[in-house]
Amino acid sequence: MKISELAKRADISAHTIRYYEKLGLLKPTQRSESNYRIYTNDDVVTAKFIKRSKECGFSLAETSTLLAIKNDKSQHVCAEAKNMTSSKIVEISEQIAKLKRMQSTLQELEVLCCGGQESAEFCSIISNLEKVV
Amino acid sequence: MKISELAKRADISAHTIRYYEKLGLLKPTQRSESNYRIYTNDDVVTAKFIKRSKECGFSLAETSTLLAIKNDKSQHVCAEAKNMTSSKIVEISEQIAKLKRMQSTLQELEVLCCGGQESAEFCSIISNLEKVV
DNA sequence: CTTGACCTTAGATGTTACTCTAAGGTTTAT
DNA sequence: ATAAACCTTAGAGTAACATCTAAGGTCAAG
Ligand SMILES: [Zn+2]
Ligand SMILES: [Zn+2]
Ligand SMILES: [Zn+2]
Ligand SMILES: [Zn+2]
Repeated sequence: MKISELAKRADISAHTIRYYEKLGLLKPTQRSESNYRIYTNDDVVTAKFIKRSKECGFSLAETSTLLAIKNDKSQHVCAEAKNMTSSKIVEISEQIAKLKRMQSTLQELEVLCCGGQESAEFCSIISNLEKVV
Repeated sequence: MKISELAKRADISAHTIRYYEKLGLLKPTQRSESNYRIYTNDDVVTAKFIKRSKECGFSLAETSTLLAIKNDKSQHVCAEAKNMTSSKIVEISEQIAKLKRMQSTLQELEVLCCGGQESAEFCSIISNLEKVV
């Protein structure tokens, strides 16, 4: 199949597929006589693999590492995949914790402000941000 | 005070302070004869304002809007500050929700994998990512 | 009077992940 | 045969947020 077919099946834009190729993540199996990229069903699997990996929060660089495992399983061990997964869980937990801190700070600010059409002269959101700690 | 003193007091690098100036967030009150940036205590307040705003999750562009309110309170109303705060809370909630989805997917993958030194041939993390949905 | 710390500028570089453009070649259907 | 749809490339642009570099000027202390 050509790139637009792969794009449709994997739900990734053709642009992005070419970009992934440039990064070495997804090379078409062959080229047609007219130099068009020709993909196989295996490439669809790989494209979806990349998409799912991204949905799990792995960067393209990390996804590349996961792809290397997928593409040569016998040369890799479970520990590699599990370590990456565990690290990512920790990383995401930290991001969630940080966002929750932001959220509660913002909520504290939000309740203090009347939100009306009066001058911001005494707005508690602004004065709280201004406050020297 | 000169830039490094402000940098120390606000805990922002001098580089970053110059960058903020380029963006129009923090202009030094005056320049010395030798063209050095000279800051006042008010500038320290502003610098810390920027830092706190960032810590709340506001982008530099949004921080710029907040600064405009802070710097001319009488020309702005509480509603502006409160709307920004409420929107940011929503935005952060969405980010948290997304990260939680990732986290639970990753946790499902994690428990299935033995994590041992055996070949990744049957690694459930890899095969799950590979699985055509 | 020199050494080292500090200051200046414009602009290049880095990260992540695309997204788009221009200028052109190919395929397919009517 | 010709128009629409599709393909190619290199490279530029975007967003967000810095971080660093080069090449040079200034200041305070010993
Ligand atoms: Zn109010
Ligand atoms: Zn208010
Ligand atoms: Zn295993
Ligand atoms: Zn495994």
